[in-house]
Amino acid sequence: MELRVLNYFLTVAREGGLTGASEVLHVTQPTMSRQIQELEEELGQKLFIRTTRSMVLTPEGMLLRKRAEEILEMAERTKSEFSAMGSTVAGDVLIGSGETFALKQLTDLMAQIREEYPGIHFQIYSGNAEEVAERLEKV
Amino acid sequence: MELRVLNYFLTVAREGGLTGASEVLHVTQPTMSRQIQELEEELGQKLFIRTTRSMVLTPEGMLLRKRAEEILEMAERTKSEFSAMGSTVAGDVLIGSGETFALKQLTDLMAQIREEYPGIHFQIYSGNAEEVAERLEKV
DNA sequence: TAAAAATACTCCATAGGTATTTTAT
DNA sequence: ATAAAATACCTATGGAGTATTTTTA
Repeated sequence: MELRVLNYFLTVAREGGLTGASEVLHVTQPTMSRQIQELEEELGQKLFIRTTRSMVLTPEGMLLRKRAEEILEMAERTKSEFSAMGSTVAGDVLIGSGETFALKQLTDLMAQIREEYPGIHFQIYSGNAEEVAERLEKV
Repeated sequence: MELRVLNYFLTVAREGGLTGASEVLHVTQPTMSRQIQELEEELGQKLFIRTTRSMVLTPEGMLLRKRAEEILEMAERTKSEFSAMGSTVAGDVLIGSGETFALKQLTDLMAQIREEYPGIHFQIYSGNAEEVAERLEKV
């Protein structure tokens, strides 16, 4: 069961037939036919009752329609979130460090992160643990 | 973005690396590597920070983990629903019909439905509209 | 130097297409 | 007679595998 096929299924349900759905999604009618058949086989249920004029959902098909709508909507929202955030990440990173923190490890980590995310801005405060804790809390 | 790849992604996140994840899912390490790279490309975001010892999620990766968990869980539940219902459909269908309803159409439809779902049981009440409505309401 | 990720290819499964047949109105 | 689904067959994209190289702790 893949998102692509669930979308085929929903489109057939909406359009009421393979031909209409295949036009909407720009795939051929036999491709849709096979994918729907394979989906029915995978789920062990007939999803549509076929007449030569149209395809109407069975009760099981109606159940799948609800589920598929939920799943695809969530997937679409996720893709939107990612396309909305663009391809850059920016922000402030505040790092507090006591004497005991290994400075080399820290700078290496920063270099690594900056390589991935040039938009990140670092601020480092050094001192004893109490001083550091206090400065971090002010932010 | 397909369910298969989202599952790859979650497994890499859980196992902390490609090698472990590929063993869990019985695919090879280079296959996982490519699929994750393509997912990152599709979403326009680095999802993991790679060290040679492990792969840890970026903030964007953490977001996708939440979403992917929701999506896959919903898909799994859906598949479970269908496998639980087995491959038979049974039930009672009660049809009320006034004189004017075309009997041939009705019996044709029943034959068609029974062909798909042998477990369905039909009951037909005939009479005037009021009588039919009353009997249907009793059920 | 060891353990893991990335690359470079090769292969094949299957998604997708074209042509045709079947079916029911 | 027509409009739609199904079937048969072919093509090709990309998912997956094998072998190897690169990287860094």
